[in-house]
Amino acid sequence: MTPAERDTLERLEERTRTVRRGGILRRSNDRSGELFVLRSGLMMTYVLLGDGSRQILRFHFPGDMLGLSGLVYPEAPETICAVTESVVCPFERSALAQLVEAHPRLASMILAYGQIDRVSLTDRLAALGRTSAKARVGALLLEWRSRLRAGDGSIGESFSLGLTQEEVGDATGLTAVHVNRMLRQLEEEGLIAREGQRVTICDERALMAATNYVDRYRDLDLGWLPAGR
Amino acid sequence: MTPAERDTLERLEERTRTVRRGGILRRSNDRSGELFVLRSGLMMTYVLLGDGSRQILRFHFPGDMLGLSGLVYPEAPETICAVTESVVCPFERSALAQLVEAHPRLASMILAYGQIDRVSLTDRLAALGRTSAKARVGALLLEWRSRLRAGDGSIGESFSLGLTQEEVGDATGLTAVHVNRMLRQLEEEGLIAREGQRVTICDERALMAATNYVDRYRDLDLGWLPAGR
DNA sequence: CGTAGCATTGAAACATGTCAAGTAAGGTGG
DNA sequence: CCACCTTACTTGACATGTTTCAATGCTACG
Repeated sequence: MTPAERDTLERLEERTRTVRRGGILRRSNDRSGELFVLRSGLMMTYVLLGDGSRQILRFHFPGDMLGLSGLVYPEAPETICAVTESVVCPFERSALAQLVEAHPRLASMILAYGQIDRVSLTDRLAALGRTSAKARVGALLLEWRSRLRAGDGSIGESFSLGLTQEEVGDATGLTAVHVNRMLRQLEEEGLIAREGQRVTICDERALMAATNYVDRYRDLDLGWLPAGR
Repeated sequence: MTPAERDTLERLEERTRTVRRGGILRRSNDRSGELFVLRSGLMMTYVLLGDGSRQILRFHFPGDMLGLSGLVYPEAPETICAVTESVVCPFERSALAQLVEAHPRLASMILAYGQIDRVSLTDRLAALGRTSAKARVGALLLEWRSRLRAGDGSIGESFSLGLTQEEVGDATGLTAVHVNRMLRQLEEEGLIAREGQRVTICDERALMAATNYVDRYRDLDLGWLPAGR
């Protein structure tokens, strides 16, 4: 990355804001056009439906860009909320416009990043539409491990899932009760082990085969990017 | 739009390729990095799962940009297929890189377009995760009407749904049999009327209330875009 | 006129949701 | 340090929505 590019990115992260556990960064129908970079912590995006049920759309890990939907919608379509205490760096849409003008390669990277996000969403769509409850829960576990590992290479087969079973259910389109049963089944089949918040992937091959999980953050090809400025 | 911008877009659409009904433009795991603009016809993107079931991820209408996932993945994660005979304009990833370098405003528009796409996907995700079969089928009908109308303002309450019930099922995460029953129910409740391929929305208010459908192509805010070049 | 794909319908099986009760763990005020 | 309270987890019995399987009818097309 060129010095100018690095400088531009750093300027996006000049200000910071802390959101405490459970705190809401942006509520659905809010009129804020701000965007954010997640610096630390874990967050999620969800929607509430008319009947009060919730669908969690995405989990966000450090480095993710949040609130991109503010680029098009004057009213936020989704709620962004902190799963654990988090620090975000807010910036204005106009700052993004400047970035796109000055740094085509960064703009292309953001465009590419959006595609990863989009393909991950389609994976989850296919999971909700066409796979069993057990497969969905298993896929969520694999996704969490792989994303946590991206931020901390020392993570092995075992990690702490900082979610309640109700949250797992809202992400996978299941009830908390059924999530509980599926976790138990995965455990009885020897695919995972549990101990409080901690989950261990015991048989990765079998779990991946049972869930069709694909890690979309691997095997990227960014060879087409323009030169840096 | 500036003359230079218009010219750049036209150059993307220099070549054309015709895909006949049912033809496949790009198969999952293909290594092609081409992108496309859909000029005419209707297409869809889907994935096939290990057990042979299919999840339709998106329907594409004229003007849509296809195959953006090729920007990051050397192997296509999805299959793109023609619902009706279609004409697409293929172009290279490098052409997009040039566009981003030369025309920041167009780049920003593509970025913004990606957000519409992404939010539509999350709407469908919430529908699959948290709404009933009837609501999902109803939402699909509303979506089709609104997208067809965007291309042809003369379309009113009645339109031709060029999909088999199996395709509707693969898009909504249901079986063809159940789609049939849901259509019948919607009809019996007076929300829609059917006549062969033709569907009429009889009670739009009630249908929208029953489905939580939101038209994501309306009420956009692109005020932040940089100036054209 | 035959055939192939699609739509329709019924009955039964299955997966997941709902409700209810009980347990374990953690935080807080006395 | 304890008693309490809240929140999350666990489990069972039952209800419901959706799938599966199978049979039939319809329509278009060669």
